[in-house]
Amino acid sequence: MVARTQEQRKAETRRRLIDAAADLFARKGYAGVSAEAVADAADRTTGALYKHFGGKEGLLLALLEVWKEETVEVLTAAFERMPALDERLTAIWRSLNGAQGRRGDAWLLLEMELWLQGVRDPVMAEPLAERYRDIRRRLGEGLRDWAEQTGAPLRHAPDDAAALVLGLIVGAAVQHRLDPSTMPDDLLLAGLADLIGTPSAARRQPD
Amino acid sequence: MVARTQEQRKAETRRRLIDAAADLFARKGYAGVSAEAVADAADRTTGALYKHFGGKEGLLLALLEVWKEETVEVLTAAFERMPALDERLTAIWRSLNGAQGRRGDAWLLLEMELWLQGVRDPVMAEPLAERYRDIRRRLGEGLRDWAEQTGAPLRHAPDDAAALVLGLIVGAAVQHRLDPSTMPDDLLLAGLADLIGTPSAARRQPD
DNA sequence: GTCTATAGCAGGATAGAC
DNA sequence: GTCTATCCTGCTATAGAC
Repeated sequence: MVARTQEQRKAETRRRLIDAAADLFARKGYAGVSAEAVADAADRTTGALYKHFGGKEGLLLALLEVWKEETVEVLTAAFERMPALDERLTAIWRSLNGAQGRRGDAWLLLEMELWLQGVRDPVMAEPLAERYRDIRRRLGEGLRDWAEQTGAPLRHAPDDAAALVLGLIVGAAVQHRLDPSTMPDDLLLAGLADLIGTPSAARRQPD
Repeated sequence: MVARTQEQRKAETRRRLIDAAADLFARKGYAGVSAEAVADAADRTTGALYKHFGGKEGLLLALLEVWKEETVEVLTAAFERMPALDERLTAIWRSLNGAQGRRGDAWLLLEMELWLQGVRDPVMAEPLAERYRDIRRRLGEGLRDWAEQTGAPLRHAPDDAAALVLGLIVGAAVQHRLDPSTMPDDLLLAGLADLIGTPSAARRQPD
């Protein structure tokens, strides 16, 4: 059908603006992107942007909310669709590095861009901290379930294990982006196994 | 002495501009800071900034070079002045989180800001990648020396161990900044011990 | 080498038509 | 709800005095 309701048009405009913002903020940085550029990329105008979000900052906040939901979805998908722990962790790693998913390779950049904005802007700090809490909670549940099902003991409490695993994944991704060879998949998985307590920890020993 | 040579004035202006840039870029982001604001904070004018660095981008590059040197100095100091491995790692952790040092609490923010710029701007990518190589090399040497001196075996090759340790420290700092309670010192140290292979790995076990 | 002054341009935000 | 047109602010970069 060609004609759509106002409701649909409104929702699509909102989605287009947020998608465009996610892409541009990741690639050029929040401060480096004009409201006009976002509107253009979304095939709308600044007028629409201001009606929806009140300005660039409102758009950023809305993006953070959508981002929170998407992240939990990705985590849940990884834990529900993959049987082995290695596969689950690899799936999370891949989505962060943009090998798949609608955000392309913008995941990590957007992650860091939003983190920087959140650390600087009091208004964004709380939603961002909550996002990380959600991620850790989901990750911790996944690890605890895995430990229960396999009978393997976790080296740390689930919450702590989740914080460490998330930390290593993020720090590994930061290095990986600059120089992929320094953080190959098997090294990361070995490190994660160290943190979790999986027996097969060693990867490559020094002579 | 009141009168100084041209050489000294020039060097001081350069240093003041770079210091001001480090502070402002960390707090507000590169794109969010005008060349004029940097010049004002340094008690100089944009004229001086342009003569020295050719513009804001040149200033950013110069800052990255200085930053590279400072980081290696901090690492070296940590490894030379502290006896125990835990103390060394804690010292690195503290400097990243700004408990000490001339950069105050701007270390981590500047780290992430420069990383984002480096990932986005081809001109900055190589110096930034080199900076991380330097850090890993220095860290790897420190770990290898520690293993030799104590006789304790590393769980991974020194280069790999350094990449993992750096990764966890960075990822832990990212979370710590949003919510310090989720990444207490002893948890981080336990995680690092897991990666390095130190026996006393466990911190808190689930029931 | 550093300052003052300014030209030229771009972006955030809004008013009013549709 | 969205678009067109525009105001105003603030920035980069440079020219010229000292």
